Amino acid sequence: MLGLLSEGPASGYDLMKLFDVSLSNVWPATQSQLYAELGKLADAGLVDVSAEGPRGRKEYAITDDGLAELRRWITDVEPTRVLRSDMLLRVFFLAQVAPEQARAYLSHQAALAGRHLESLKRIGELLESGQDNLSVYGKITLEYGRRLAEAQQGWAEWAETEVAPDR
Amino acid sequence: MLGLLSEGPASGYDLMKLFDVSLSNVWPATQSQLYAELGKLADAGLVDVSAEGPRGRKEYAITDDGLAELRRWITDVEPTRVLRSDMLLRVFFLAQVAPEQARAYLSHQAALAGRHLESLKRIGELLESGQDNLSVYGKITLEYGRRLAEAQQGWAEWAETEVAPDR
DNA sequence: GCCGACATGTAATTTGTTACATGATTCC
DNA sequence: GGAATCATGTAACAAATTACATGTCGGC
Repeated sequence: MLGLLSEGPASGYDLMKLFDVSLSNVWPATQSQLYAELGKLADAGLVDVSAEGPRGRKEYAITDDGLAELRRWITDVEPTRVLRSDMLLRVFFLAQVAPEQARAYLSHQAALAGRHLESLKRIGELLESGQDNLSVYGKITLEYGRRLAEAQQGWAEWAETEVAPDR
Repeated sequence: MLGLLSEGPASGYDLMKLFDVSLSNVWPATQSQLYAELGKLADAGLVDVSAEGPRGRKEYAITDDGLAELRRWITDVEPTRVLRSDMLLRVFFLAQVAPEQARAYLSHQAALAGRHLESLKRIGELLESGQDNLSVYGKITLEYGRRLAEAQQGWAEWAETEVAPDR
């Protein structure tokens, strides 16, 4: 929230849409969560209502405290680095199904990663032009996803060959 | 739980230790969660208490229903594929801090990924010998982590060069 | 006899998801 | 006038984390 608001004021509704197009792949959140969080941030004085519009629209702006907190969070708080993947969890127990099924599963994962990769590439092309802040770091973030998808695809293809080499 | 129990009976305490050494990097869970879950699985008839030991130890074994459910979950339930990374979230808003700080952040991430990579390689060497089920798919799972860490390291190093090329 | 590991659970809180509920504008 | 979109919120539930609470056994 603070990050998005640091680029300029926005309403909950605006933030929700921004989320869907930018952050949802990095940090999913729901609409309810978002409105609740805005309330808490306002209580804590990290954002405040900068304007009110039609339909009860409340436009929030980040405060100086909020900006300070955002910067503190970026630099001083250690990322938690937890991977949680139910896909991998399944792979770990793939011995429970027949080898053909295991290979099919991995091959399906490779295909999914491939499709994901293509879609990221397409998004990258759309982003190509911009030079603003969000787009510079947005591209870096996107590139992470691209490399990840690539690694995932390669891994799944390799893994398929590792499963029960038939004799 | 079902996956681990499919390899043989174990107590909550055993499962907890197994978790810590094998699954914690793929699907973190806490001790409380684990005991609660065992209770629910027992109620659902997917596991049952196969033996009782000293100190109130209850050894659980997977039932036929449990095994069927495990296989169903592996093959029929689509993985959810959500990435949630607070590290990447920070990168997205890295424009909020000075370029030197941004580069330092990325370089730190590269170093962390490098260290993680080394530790995974070491685990891989320890695993090298075994030929059992868990170790075959365990190796495949580990290789995923290895490739991921590699990709992450490469990305962070590349990203560092992308940040505000000084003029 | 005591320390460490074994062993199981509950309670409180936080976080996140799904579903519901409601209404105001704008544009055609 | 009606549809799509704008706009905010609450309630119920599910999932997960943290902290607490308690007791037993084996080995030295």
